[in-house]
Amino acid sequence: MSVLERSHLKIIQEVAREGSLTAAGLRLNLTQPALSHAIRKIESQLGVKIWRREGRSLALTQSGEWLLSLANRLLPQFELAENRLEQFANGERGTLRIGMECHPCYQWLLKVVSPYLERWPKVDVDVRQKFQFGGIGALFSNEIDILVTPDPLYKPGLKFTPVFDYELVLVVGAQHPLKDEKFVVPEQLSGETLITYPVPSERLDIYTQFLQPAGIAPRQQKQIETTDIMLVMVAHGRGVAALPRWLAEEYASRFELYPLKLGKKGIAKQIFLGRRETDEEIRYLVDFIEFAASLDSEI
Amino acid sequence: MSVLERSHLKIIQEVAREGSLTAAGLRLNLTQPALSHAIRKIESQLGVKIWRREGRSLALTQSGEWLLSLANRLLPQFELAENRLEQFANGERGTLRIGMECHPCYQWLLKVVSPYLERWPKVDVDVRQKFQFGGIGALFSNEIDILVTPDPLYKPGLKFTPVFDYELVLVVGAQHPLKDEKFVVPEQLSGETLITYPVPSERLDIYTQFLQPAGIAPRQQKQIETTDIMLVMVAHGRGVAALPRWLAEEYASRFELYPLKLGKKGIAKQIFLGRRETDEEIRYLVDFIEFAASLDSEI
DNA sequence: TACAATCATGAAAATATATCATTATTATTC
DNA sequence: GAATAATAATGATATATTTTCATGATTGTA
Repeated sequence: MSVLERSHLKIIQEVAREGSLTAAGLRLNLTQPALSHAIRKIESQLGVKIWRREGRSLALTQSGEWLLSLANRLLPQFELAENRLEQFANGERGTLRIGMECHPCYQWLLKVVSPYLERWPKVDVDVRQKFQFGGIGALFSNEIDILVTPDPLYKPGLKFTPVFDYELVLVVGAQHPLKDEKFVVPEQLSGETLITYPVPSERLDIYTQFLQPAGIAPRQQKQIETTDIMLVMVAHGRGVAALPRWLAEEYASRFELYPLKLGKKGIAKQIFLGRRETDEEIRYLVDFIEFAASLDSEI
Repeated sequence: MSVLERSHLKIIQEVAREGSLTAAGLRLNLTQPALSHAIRKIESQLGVKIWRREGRSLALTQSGEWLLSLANRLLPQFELAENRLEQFANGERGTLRIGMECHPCYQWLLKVVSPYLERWPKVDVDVRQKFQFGGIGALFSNEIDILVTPDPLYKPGLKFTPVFDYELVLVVGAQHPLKDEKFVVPEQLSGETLITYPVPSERLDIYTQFLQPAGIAPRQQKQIETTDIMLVMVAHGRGVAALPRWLAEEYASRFELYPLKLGKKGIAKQIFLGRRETDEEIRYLVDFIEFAASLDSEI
C-alpha cells in the first residue's frame, strides 16, 4: 500500500537540512514529538531505518539518503504545481479556447488577440473552427470557452455580447461595370459570379438578407477558403464577394477594390462573443469580452 | 501551505481513469462519499474546481487536466521509490562500503568481490583506502561498512571475523643467493634492500614480527606503491620483499620469483573482516563476510 | 557531576478521514 | 412522461491519524 506522502518527504528534507528534529519542527510549525512520531511511523511502515541517532542529533542511513534525493527531486514539483494552481484560481492563468463561426471574424480576431496576450501574459489562446455540433454545442460541451459569431442564440446558460459593428458590402474589381455605383440591388447580381467562403448559403448573409428575399440567385457561385485568394480573384474581375467593409478597406492598399452598399441602406452586421454564464468568475475570460468590446472604435 | 498530497494525486488519477467516483472508490478501497468529500476539500483548499459535473459523471476542468498530468508524472516516482525501499528493507539492495587497511589485501579482495557482485546484483561495492581516524574510526563513524584488516581490534560494538589464512614469505629473484634456502633468518637480511608498501614500519609484519625482535635492520628500504612494480624490482634483483605466499605464487607465472619462509616456522597471518554489531540485520553485508570466509580454501 | 540540549515515549486532545444513510440529479426505458 | 437505475452530494457519526503535552532517557559540555 501507499505510505509515502508528500508530508513525509518534507519532513525528511527539513530534518536533513536542520540536522535536528527540534529545529526542523520550528520550520514546519510542528513540535519535536510530532516529528519523532511521524518518523517512527513511516520507518516502521516502510520497514527501513531512515535515521540513525548520532550522538544527540540524527544522521541519514543509506535509505535515508536515497529518500532525501527523492524529496529534493519531487518537492519542488509539488510547489510549482501549487503556484500554478494559485494562478489558475486567481484567473491569471489558463487557456482561452476561442471558437469561430464566421470566416471574416478571423481577421477581426487577429487584431484583438495580440494586444490581449500582452494584457494576460500567462493566458494561452487557442482558436478552433470546426465543431461537430455547431458553435453553441461546442460552448455547452466545454469544447471552447468563447464563441465568435454573427448569430447570437439567446439560450439559458449562455451570454452573448456584441463587440463589433460593421457593414457588409459587395466588393468588385476595377474593371467591374458597377464599380462606381452608390449601391447595388439584388437584380444586378443575377449575372455575376459570387465568391463566398465554403459554408452553406443559409449561413451567408448575402443570401439570407439580400438575394433570397428578392428571389434572385447569382449566375454562378465559387467557394474559396481564404480571404486573400478571394480578393485576388475579385481584383481580376473573376467575380464579386460580400465582405465586411473594414476588411475590404484593409485590403485596398494591396488590390484595387470597390466596396458597394448592399441595397440602399446597406446591411449592418455585428460580431458577438458568447460564453457560458458559469464562467462569470474567470477573470481573463470575462476580460477578453470586455476588452474586445472596448476596441470596437479602433478597428 | 502545503495541501496537495500524494493521496490526492492518486484520487485524481483514479477518478480520471474510471470516470466516476463509485468506480474509482472501488479501486481505491474507499466509498464514493469518501472521494466526494476529499475532492470537495482539496478543491476548496486549492481554490480551483478540479471537476465539473457532466451529466451524471465528472469531467476534468483545465486545472484538473493540469493536475492529472502532474499525477501521471509524479505517482510512478513514488511507486518506484517504495519498491526501492522494499529492496533496501529486505537487504537486497544497498552499497557496501569496504575499507582496506593492508596493501596485499587488495589482491585478495578483488577475488572476492566479483563473485559477490554476481550473488547480489542490486548491491554496489565501494572500496576506500584512506581514513582520517584509521580503519576502526571509519567503521565507527559509518564512513565504511566493512573493514579489511590483518589487525583486528576487539572493541565493543565491532565484530571481526577471520576470513583468510596465509603465510607471509620473503620473495627473492632468480639471481639471489638465498633463492634455494628453505627459510631465512633475520641476520640474512641485514645486507639487503627491503622493498615495502609505503606504510610506517610498525604496520609491517616483516619488521614487527621478524626483524625488530632480532634487532636487525635491512641495509636499505624502498617504498613502492604497487605490487606489480615491486615484483618487477625483486625479479631484477633490486631488492627483496615480504608478501603473502599465494600472491607470490600468482605472480610466479610472470616473473621468476622464489618464496622463502621467514624463520624456521614461517609467519602465519590472517585477514579479518570487521563490521559494526548493529549491522547484524543487513543481509548483504553479513553475507559478504560469510561468503568471503567460505572462499578461503579456493584462493 | 551537574547542566543543557537533544530525542523518545505514552496518554490525551485535536484534527482529519471514512462510513452510513439519505437526498438530489440525470440518463434511460417503457 | 413517469418510473427506474445510476450516479454524485450531503450531513451526522464513527474511526483513524496526527499533534500536543508532560515527562523520561541519552549524550555532549562546562
